[in-house]
Formats: sequence, structure tokens, C-alpha cells
Amino acid sequence: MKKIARYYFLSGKHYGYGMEFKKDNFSEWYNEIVETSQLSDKRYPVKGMNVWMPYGLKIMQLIDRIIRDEVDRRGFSEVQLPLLITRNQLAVEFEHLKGFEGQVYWVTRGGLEPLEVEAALRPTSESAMYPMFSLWIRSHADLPFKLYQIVNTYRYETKHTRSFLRVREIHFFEAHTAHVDYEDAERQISEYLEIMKSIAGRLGLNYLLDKRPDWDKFPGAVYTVAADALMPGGRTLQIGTFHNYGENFSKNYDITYETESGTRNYVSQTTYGMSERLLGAIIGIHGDDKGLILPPEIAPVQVVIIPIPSAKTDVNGTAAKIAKTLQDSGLRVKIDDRDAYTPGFKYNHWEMMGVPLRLEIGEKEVDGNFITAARRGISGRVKMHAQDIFPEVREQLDEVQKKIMEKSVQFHNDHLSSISETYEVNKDGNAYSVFWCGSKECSDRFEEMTEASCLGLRVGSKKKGKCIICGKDGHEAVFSRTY
RNA sequence: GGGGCUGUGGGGUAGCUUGGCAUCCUACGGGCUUUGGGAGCCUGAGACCCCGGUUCAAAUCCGGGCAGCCCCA
Repeated sequence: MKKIARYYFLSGKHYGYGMEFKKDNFSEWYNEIVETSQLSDKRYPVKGMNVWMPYGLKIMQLIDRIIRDEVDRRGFSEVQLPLLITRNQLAVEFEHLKGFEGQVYWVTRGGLEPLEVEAALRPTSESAMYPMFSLWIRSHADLPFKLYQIVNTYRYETKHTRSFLRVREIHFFEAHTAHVDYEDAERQISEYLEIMKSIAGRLGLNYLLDKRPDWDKFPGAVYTVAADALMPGGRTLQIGTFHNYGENFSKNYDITYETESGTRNYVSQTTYGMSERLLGAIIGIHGDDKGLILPPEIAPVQVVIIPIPSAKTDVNGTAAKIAKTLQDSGLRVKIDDRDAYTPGFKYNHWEMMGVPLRLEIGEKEVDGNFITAARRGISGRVKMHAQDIFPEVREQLDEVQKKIMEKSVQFHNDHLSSISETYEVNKDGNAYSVFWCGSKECSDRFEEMTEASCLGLRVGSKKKGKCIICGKDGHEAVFSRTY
């Protein structure tokens, strides 16, 4: 048999034997799955900068495809701005810069010569984009102006880094818009929330929408809303942010437009950010003791076919035929016909890799003209008709997606608790819905007592009650430990 | 921000206290035999994080760096 190249989807396990850690030991489990499923190799010798392995990169690209799909259809255009930002661009005097001061990488030399103008690696792209916005935006006819880019950004994290959850080189999606007025910017925020909902649905993720307290909003923003996902291990993960900048940036970067009546106005601006934390959430929330569980839409291999070798029946021929049918229908399919491994080994391997659907083809199947299918995350096997198999495969992939969402909703609901006394916070951790008066003092006090910090007021909640700390009138807020 | 721990073949480890041939498992290459839930035998290759110090001699002791992990705020 032709030898199979040792690429991601067909390689043996490089790193040992199966899953050593169970998911209830989340920290260890997470590290192990990132390594054994070949998502990322963190042996690269720079802290917080890991290698995207083929399998992990493919998943991320499929996630990006969903993001592009959702924003493109709403009139955004993709751009790419340079990585370097001059000191001049950054040195616009306002709070935005101060917010990032401590975590900016600087390029100070070109070859052996010190640079005349030192340049920063973008920590985010406001200061790269907005001087250009100032050139591009001329009149009200240019508005709303909606761009996005998917690029790496750099932040000098001093805290403990973790694959996909806290990194120094960030795979970043950032949408930037400019509008005629604040009201239109507000409409843009609503559209962002709609996009987030749609993306999260396709990824099987749930999240809370929290309006960050003033002291925790994005530097330079009027306000910040964040999407926080509940993770195993009792922490929340910020997987999306929505900022309304008002005119704070346009006034500093001189972004104006000519109105219909001939006057000049500053634009109102917004941004929307997401990163590989989406992948971190997918790994953490969907995975189980056997490994990854991937939503079909982002699975590099959606269907894996395991031929069960037989002396008297041509299982490989049947496997190839089924594979071709499914591929022609647009699915990502692999046949694992390596003869050095037993079927049982392959079952475990592909379950670890999170492949949604496995088809087994042996003597029984060929003779009986059917296919045995196993669905990731759903126990038991199902039989499919070998003829016209695509609709049944499609249906079962949808079942896997449905199950992922059900489990995800259940997890989310199980781990968000409403409490009225701080002693109800338990060490195992959850996210806590409480009433809060809005003061920094009470937030600090709560954090001191429970280690859970304030994510902010819950967006859309109309609930009112007495502040859990001081007893004054308050609104529903969420507290939790965070990544 | 503070404290602690650890770096040995690709992965996981023994050895370190008391300096002297580096242990085992797994993964990997070749061969045979197997294959319906992690097969077996034979064989091969592969390692002491980096820099400096002490010493006849350093994986082992000392100093610094880099990297990783854990706990607390």
C-alpha cells in the first residue's frame, strides 16, 4: 500500500497514549488536549507565542470563514493594515495610549542602526487605522464606513500565558466602523450583537452579555460590552468585545465628514473584537474525557471512514466509493486505511480529534449494503443505507451539532447561579448573578471576599434588587473569576 | 503584583540528597504477523534547557539567563 504522509489528519499520536487527564481536572486536561490533538505547539521558545499546528490552524481558519461570512453579508469590507505603528500615530494624547503603555512591543533598531522613529507592534489597530480613516472619509455619503481585518496583534502579557486563552501574539478579528452620529453607532452595536449571536450559534457557544464597569472598559471607549463564556474550571472567558467610541477617537485623529448642509462633523465610531479565544472556548466547553468535540462546520475532518480489514471482502473499494460520494457533496472526508493500526485504535484517535461522524465499513456492511455510523458525543451507533448516503450523513451531522448546543446550554445554565449572599460563592467557582449598586467600593469588597471580579451589568436585564454588599438599590450584575 | 516548584531522547519519567557507564514506559524508522473498541514479536535510531563557576571529573553542587507549571492577591 502507498505510504501515507504524516500530516495532521492521518498521523499517529506523537505525544503518548490517549487522554491521561479527565476533564474535571480542567487545567491539566486543557493542556493535554491542545497538545495531543495537535492544535498548537507551545515548545516554541518565546513566552506566549505558540506554533499553530496544521489541525489547529485549519479549525481557526474555518472559524474565520464563519466570521467573514457573517460580516461580509452585512456590508463590511476586509482590509489589512501594516503591523508597525509609528510613535507619532500612537502618541495622540489621550487615554487610549495610556491603557496599553505597559504591554506594547517596540521596534527600536533597523539592522545595526537605531530607528529614527521607533515603531510599535500593533496591540490593536485603532492608531494604525484612524489616521487612514481621516484620509478616506470625506462626506456623509461615505458613511456608515465598515471595515474589518483578521491579523496578528501583539501584547506583552506579564501574566501566565495559556494556549488560545492568554497569548502575546493574538489572532485577532477587529471590525471598525464610522457613523454620522452616536445613534447610528448605537445601531451598529446592535448589529454586532446580532452577528455575535449568529456566530456563537454556529459554534455551539453560549455567553453572557455584560456592560463592563467604567474602570474596566476599553481605553478610549464611551462604553464596552463584552461576551463572556462560562468555562469549566470556574472561570469566564471574554470571547467578544463591542465598544462604542462616540467621538473620542475621531476628535483625536481628526476624522470628519461633510454633512448635507455643508458643515463638518466628527464621526462616531465603534469596534468589535474577537480572537482565538473562540477556539479556546470550543475546546473547553464542548470537549470531554475522550478529547475534542468539534461542531461539524469547523471540523477539519467532518467524516472519517474506518475500513475494517477483511480477507474475503473488498472493504476499501466500498470505503473509497462512499468517500467520493460524500466529498462530491461538499463534505470534508478522510479514509483511515493505515494498516499498522487496529480499528479500535483509530476509533479512539479520531474521537480525540473531535471528528463529528465516523463511518465503519467491514464485511457485514458490504454484504448487507449498509453503513455503521458513530456520532461524536452521542452514545450508540446507527445504521445508514449505503445507497444515497449523503442525506443521512447530513442529518447525523446536524444531530451532533444539536447535541453540542444542548450540552453547551445545559452547562451554561448549570454554572450561572443567582445568589443574594456572598457566602453562597463556592470555591469551585461559577459565574454569579447578583444585585449590585454600581460602586467600585462594593465591587472591590465583593472581589476581596470571593475572588470573583465584576464583569459588569447584565445587558438586557431589567431585574432590580438590593446591592449584595451595601444594600442600596442595584441592578443585576455578573461576577466571576476570569481568564 | 507576590510566593513556590520544575527543566533528562518527540511525550512521560528514574537518576540529583552522597559528583564517576543515564533507567524504564510510550511514540518514531525497518521487518514479520495481525486488524469489529487503544494487538504481538524482532530490530534500529534518539536526551541531560542555555551561559558561566567549582572540580581530575558535573544531569547531579553554585550563580545568572531563558522557558514551563502551580498557588495567592
